[in-house]
Amino acid sequence: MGDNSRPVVHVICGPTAAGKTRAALELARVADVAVVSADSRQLYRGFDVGTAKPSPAEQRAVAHYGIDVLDPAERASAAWWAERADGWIRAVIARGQTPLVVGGTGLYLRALFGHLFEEPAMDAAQRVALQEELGELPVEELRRWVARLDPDRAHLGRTQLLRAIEIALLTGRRVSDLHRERRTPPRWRARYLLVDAGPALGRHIAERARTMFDAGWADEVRELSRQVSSDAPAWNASGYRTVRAMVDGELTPDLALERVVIETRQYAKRQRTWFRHQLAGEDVTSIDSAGPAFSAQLAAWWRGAARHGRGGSAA
RNA sequence: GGUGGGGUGGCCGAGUGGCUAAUGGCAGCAGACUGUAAAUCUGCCGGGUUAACGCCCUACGAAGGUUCGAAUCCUUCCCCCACCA
Repeated sequence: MGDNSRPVVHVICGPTAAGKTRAALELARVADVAVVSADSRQLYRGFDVGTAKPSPAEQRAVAHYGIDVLDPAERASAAWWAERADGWIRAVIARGQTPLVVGGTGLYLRALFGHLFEEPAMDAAQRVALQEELGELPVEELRRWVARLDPDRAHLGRTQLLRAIEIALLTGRRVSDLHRERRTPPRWRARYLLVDAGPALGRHIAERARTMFDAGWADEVRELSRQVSSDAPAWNASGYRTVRAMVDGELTPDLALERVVIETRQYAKRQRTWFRHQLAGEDVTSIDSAGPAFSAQLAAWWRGAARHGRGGSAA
């Protein structure tokens, strides 16, 4: 807390379809900023329409980092991303611009601005073997394992359970202990602008989904399904599997659109829960992106940034 | 007009006399979350009241009836679907 030695980085976050990109572009008109995308899906090349990537024109107008940097079959991770984002931020600052981190992937933001832990070395081959073995087991079974290996983590989801087992078996340590003992220091101080459209968000999501369908999402998916293995991580973007089912004729367009809207709304809800609780105690300014005062509030937030020393006059 | 099937909680859909405010799924609400995170999980979910146990009310198309007891059985009516006319 209160460590003023770390430089401040401005970040715009919030649920999907709330207007983060709009806010960033608006700021770019009055300040020399470059955007660092904190979005785990815009990382992937070729997944454009359904991830609402900034358009080529927008990317030309404002420098963007963190977009189209991975092959669909590659797997990202919060730690991997934070490492890169750190580099992008430094690069932006070195060029004399102000970095603006923009995105809704809460875990990535935490990895960059909060604490992570230094992962102990693990044998790659053993790891793969273990993952294959555990991959078959039902959650309840995994939960029983973790209840013994690392009880503090036994209430979590499948992904976390697998991680806990893997660390415990391969390093002989509990992740929950490692989190405490090997925690890494934060790299930057974040100053958050949380944008949310409030009650209007549901409508925005529905409109955005329709726009994506009209913009050729189905064609994109048809093409991708020819080139990208169906179990590639990139497909884990809400809506993509549904649109793929539609392209494969398993779902009518109407039903697919309906599903996509529902899935997106559910995702936005999870994001809200995350930001509401995980950002508690941080420097957060909330604004209503659907309200009439949006631009004024955005500008006021940015003006407040001056007091913090505008963007990484690095320490 | 005839014959057969069916009408269940916001939706889908089990349930054929008590263990049923009613399995399950969906949607919704709340929550968790440190190397897969647009992922992965957990809880709640007719109304009222209660910290909770509980209690009260309403509910299985409608109205009657049988029964100690009915979403489940009987009668009539309404509506839907299929087939035959």
